[in-house]
Amino acid sequence: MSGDHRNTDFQVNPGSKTNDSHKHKDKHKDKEHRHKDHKKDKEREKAKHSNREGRDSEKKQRDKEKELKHSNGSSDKHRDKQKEKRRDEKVKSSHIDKPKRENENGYASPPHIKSEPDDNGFDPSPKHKPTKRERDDEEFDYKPKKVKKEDEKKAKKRRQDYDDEEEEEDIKPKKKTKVKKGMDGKKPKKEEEEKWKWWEEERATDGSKWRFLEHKGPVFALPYEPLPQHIRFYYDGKQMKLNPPAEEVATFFAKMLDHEYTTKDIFRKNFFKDWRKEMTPEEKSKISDLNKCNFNEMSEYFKAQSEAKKQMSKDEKLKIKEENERILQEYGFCIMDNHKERIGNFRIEPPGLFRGRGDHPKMGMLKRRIRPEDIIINCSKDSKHPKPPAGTRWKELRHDNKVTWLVSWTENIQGSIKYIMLNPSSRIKGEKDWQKYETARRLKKCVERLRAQYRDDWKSKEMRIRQRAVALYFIDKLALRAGNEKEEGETADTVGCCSLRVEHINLHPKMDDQEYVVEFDFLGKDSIRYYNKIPVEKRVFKNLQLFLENKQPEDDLFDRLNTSILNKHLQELMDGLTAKVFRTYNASITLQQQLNALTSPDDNLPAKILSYNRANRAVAVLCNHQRAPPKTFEKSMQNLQTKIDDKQKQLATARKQLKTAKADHKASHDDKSKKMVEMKRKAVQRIEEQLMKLQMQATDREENKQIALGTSKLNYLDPRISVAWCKKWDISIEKIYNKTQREKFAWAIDMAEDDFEF
DNA sequence: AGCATGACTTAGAAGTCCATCT
DNA sequence: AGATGGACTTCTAAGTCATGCT
Repeated sequence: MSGDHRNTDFQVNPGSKTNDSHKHKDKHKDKEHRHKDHKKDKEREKAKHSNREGRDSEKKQRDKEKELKHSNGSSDKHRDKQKEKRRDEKVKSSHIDKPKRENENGYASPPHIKSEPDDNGFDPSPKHKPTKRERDDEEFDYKPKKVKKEDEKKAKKRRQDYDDEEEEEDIKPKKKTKVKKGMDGKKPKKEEEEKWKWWEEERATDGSKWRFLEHKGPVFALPYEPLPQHIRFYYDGKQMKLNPPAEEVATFFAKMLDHEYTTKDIFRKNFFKDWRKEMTPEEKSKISDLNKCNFNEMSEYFKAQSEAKKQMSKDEKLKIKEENERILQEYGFCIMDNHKERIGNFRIEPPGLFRGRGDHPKMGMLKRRIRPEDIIINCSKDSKHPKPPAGTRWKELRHDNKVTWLVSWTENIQGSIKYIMLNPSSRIKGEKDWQKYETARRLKKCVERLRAQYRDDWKSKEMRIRQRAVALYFIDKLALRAGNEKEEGETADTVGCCSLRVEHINLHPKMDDQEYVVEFDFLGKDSIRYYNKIPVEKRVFKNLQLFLENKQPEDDLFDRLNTSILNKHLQELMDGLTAKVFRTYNASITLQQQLNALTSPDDNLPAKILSYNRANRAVAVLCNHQRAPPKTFEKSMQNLQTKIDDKQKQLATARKQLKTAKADHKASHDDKSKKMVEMKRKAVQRIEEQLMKLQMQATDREENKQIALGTSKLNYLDPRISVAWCKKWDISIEKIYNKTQREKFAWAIDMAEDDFEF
């Protein structure tokens, strides 16, 4: 996989793309296309079941095709009804052979008091009757080969259950458990009790996420400080003093003056509308045109402020740092089930102007200030409850241990809920992350079966099944996202697999030397463009042509499919399977394969690292993780090239000197000249290495120009693959993961051995 | 039974820090 | 010592997906 196919175009300039034409096509009232007779469907369904085993002959196939096509012509009112009915049917039938889900997520054993290590920590045997979804608990088939003092046969049994392969049990002394705590300086507290290994403990099986939770509540944004008198605002050339509320909102705009956002019509319109709401009647009557507003003094003032901040003395900077540290210590941690855990985002989002991505209809709107009265606190009943700031009160205090958040509030732009949750290094996030990769590994075990199945479904008599099968093929092959439907007009117009529209693909029966090429061009999450041309199998191609019949560009490609239908189907195929598991699976398996393919044992460290990055890059390309090329890219590339050139000159010189030395030695044969030769030889070697390292760096950087590796590394690649790779090649983990990443993946670093296989 | 909503994961950009070079 | 630029951290938007409600 060479990533060749990806176009490198970037985030579409919001506003520049002409995609307005189809906004809001009403997908339900779309004119004719597609309809199938319900009865027919039923019959076919029956027929299908009865002769499922009989291989379709080519002819049958062709007939089916015709039939399908034929049925497309009827009215769509019908179609929608049919769709609904079909959905019903589907739901009904979906109960037939649902895999049993077993145990829950409850705490089988209390995690407090550092318990003895339990190797995989997930007891497959339900201790209580299952309630709702519980899959996955059992899938942690991690087999600790070297765990400290193994005991429990329970663990062993469990291992047996889930791990058909190897059964080794060498009891190795537990390795590096304790983490230097004196080392991180601060934190005299001796808790942190040498890094809690939650992954060696059992998980809850009752759906509760914790049993005890105590925290200090959120940190609110600083109150607004009015501008000094000499910073003025001008309207239509005349100075005008704004009242604090309007002034504050004006400063939000002023601070963004250098940003492209402020040049966009929608942004300006939304901002102005919301700004006016903050104005007094007098202000409102005067200020009627944003173009007549002059925020320059404010803008200059803020620039000066940040400049001044940079120029602060060391002492002052230190003081600020200390104060931040104090706040972090006070609010940045919570106690969850006897362990002190780091909170992810303990600061409430400050007010400001909404910065949506891509062509967002709400960009520029005012994100209002969050007050204690907006806040819901979640904690244990028996904990010390966080106190609201003096004279205020929380909106609500609740004690819900079925959720993981500590604080929440409703945001005013989309009306969605925002949360304060724990850091990725926390048990609660780590367990989930681990579980995610285990689900992906289960998919690995049955993916070939599923592939065979969807290929087969390409021939189905039912349109909805074919659509489902083709969509799944895209999700699998191209790592597309599921593609939920979105409320129109509320967000940027972006799509995923199920929400692809006719206008997003182009079919090329022949293209260059390839057949059946599908060209994708659409905006995905975060309005990142996905552009790709790929050859597909003939059957897929024919199906796509069928799906496109009688449709307008703005119609849904998969009009009989949505994420809910798809996921329900997947759930039936494998417990816990959803569309996004394919992304995780394909990303991780790609990393593993690429590492195997690219790492040569003889390579030196930089070369190995380059291989790793290339493997990582292959995944990033697959997942379409892009970034805007850094503004300083060209320049930094040039700098690097200069360094390389210099190094090359240096090398030439060194070589020349070596040659001279050799000649000298040949002539004199004395000890001194021999030493000289050695010295020069070493010098050459050293410089060669340095040069190579620089060249690797350059290659790496160039290839990385607009590819973002971080997202896949953090969210899609089973960390145990990387850990194993490091161990196998004796590369220190620090070369691959920085400190934060090591904290997040502590579980993997601790448990994966060099022979881990995804 | 469809839809809205809540909870949680994934995402790129912006902001900050810090090492290295000049 | 100050500037520079890249690495790391923070921020918060934008997805996914299951659920609970009507």
